[in-house]
Amino acid sequence: MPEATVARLPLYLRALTTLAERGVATVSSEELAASAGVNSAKLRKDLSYLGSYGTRGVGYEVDFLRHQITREIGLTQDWAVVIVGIGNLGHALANYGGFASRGFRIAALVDADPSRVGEEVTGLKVRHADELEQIVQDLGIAIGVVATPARAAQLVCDRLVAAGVTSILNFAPAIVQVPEGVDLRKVDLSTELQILAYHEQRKNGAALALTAEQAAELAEAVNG
Amino acid sequence: MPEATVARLPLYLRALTTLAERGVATVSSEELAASAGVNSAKLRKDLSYLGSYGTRGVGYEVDFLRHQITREIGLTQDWAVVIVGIGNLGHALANYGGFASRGFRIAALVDADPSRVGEEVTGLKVRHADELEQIVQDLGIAIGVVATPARAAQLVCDRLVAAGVTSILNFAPAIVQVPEGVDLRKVDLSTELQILAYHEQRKNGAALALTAEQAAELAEAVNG
DNA sequence: AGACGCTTGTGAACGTGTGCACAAAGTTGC
DNA sequence: GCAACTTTGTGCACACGTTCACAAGCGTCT
Ligand SMILES: NC(=O)c1ccc[n+]([C@@H]2O[C@H](COP(=O)([O-])OP(=O)(O)OC[C@H]3O[C@@H](n4cnc5c(N)ncnc54)[C@H](O)[C@@H]3O)[C@@H](O)[C@H]2O)c1
Ligand SMILES: NC(=O)c1ccc[n+]([C@@H]2O[C@H](COP(=O)([O-])OP(=O)(O)OC[C@H]3O[C@@H](n4cnc5c(N)ncnc54)[C@H](O)[C@@H]3O)[C@@H](O)[C@H]2O)c1
Repeated sequence: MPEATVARLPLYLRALTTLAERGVATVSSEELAASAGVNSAKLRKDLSYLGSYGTRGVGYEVDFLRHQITREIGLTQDWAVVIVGIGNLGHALANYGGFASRGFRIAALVDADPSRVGEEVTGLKVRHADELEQIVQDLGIAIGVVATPARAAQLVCDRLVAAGVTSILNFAPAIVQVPEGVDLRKVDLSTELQILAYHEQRKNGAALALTAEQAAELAEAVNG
Repeated sequence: MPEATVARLPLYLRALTTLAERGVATVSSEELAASAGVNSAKLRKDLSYLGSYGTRGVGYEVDFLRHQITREIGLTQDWAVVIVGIGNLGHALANYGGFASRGFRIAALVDADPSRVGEEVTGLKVRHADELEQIVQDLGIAIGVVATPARAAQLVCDRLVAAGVTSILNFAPAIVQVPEGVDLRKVDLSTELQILAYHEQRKNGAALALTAEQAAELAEAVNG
């Protein structure tokens, strides 16, 4: 299954959930594609990797397709997650209710700062980083979320991996190396803003260029 | 300039900043690529879109290259940003110091909940959503960050666009439509976790398959 | 039953992105 | 000044992803 397809399955799943809540039983690729914000041909090709679950002339059965995608992503089970670094961002993530409803259970919160240890967040006590290995093993945690400062990120990831975590989502703006077999994804908010800034700048440049062109046209019109 | 290159420039910029802080004056594509976590050929090709700023046999001058990338992304100026939705995530973003150091100034905080309006976060008073248009225009804001619940996201984006915002970073798990000329990027944390879960499941599947294979081999060895 | 209309699933063309490999261009040492 | 060495910039081949376009399949209506 192509990586690009995998990245879109959660999108389809969300769209299907919304449709199911609205009581829609059947949906065409065109409609579902619109709900997910993608091209319908792409949607059909993506779904074809799961198998032939559509009915020609009709479309896809919402509940059935939802189940197939859920199974494919591996959300039939709940995944235990540990969050490391309970600062601004860690708190927000811990308080976020959207994870539980999407197959993830925040199983533990960990911080290195003794003054944060013991604090209760959403019914979970923050535990000390020294206990990380024990926690991961006891709770069978496979997924770690890193929300520490950048300088601690590599160390934290090393310790997560050593403890047995094989998937990491990193929020710290740092390049982190992990051994083969461990999946690492990063979310980089500053980068996202900088990409927007790049296009924003070019928009303004284009606007100025257009004005110049309009000026030239105007000049020609006056001269002509 | 290819979009993939644009998405990597912030990465290079960060690596260069780290090198500059360490007092490094010159860097080869190989070293810089390692710092940024990419292939060196890709790095050189990316940089070649900016112009020929390297010296063969030597490498790139750190400060000079940093300036060139800064200019290309459009970070010679500071961009004013408004955050809409000051809940868990909005607070974390508002409190985050990393934006200011990367060319972004959080200029305004907006929420629809009257009980949140007036609250002070990092020296900024939260203002009411009704004032959004006025705020955007008065402060010359071009970039908006949406951290509201999903059901409000489309409405908020529409209002941001109507007020003159032309770049939006959306954290809400919702498909949002914007008119041509407006850039929309989304950060979707649940999706990231789900992608990790997919690979995690396959890792376990692969492990099981391997065990089955080993079992078959074992059986054959016993029979043979 | 058969014709008609609708929708899926997919082959094929196209576009974008990646990485190798090497000539060109610079530096260093003698 | 020349040879040896280092590193950039890029042509080229390949891999990956997207989109079009259409035949095949299904349901419906007469
Ligand atoms: N807050 C945001 O909105 C935001 C936005 C973008 C990126 N980030 C990044 O996310 C990370 C966290 O940001 P934040 O604002 O929450 O920072 P923060 O300083 O508020 O929190 C960091 C937490 O990590 C803990 N910590 C430090 N070293 C640790 C270690 N070795 N093991 C365990 N815990 C450790 C600290 O005690 C602290 O509680 C940073 O890397 C930041 O750059 C944050
Ligand atoms: N908290 C997280 O870690 C996290 C993680 C992933 C995604 N998200 C997404 O980010 C968004 C915000 O999450 P949160 O946890 O901060 O939610 P939250 O409920 O804590 O905050 C949402 C805020 O938006 C405000 N709001 C609602 N409608 C508004 C409107 N029309 N105009 C302006 N403000 C409005 C609310 O008053 C509230 O203060 C949600 O869509 C959530 O799904 C959050």
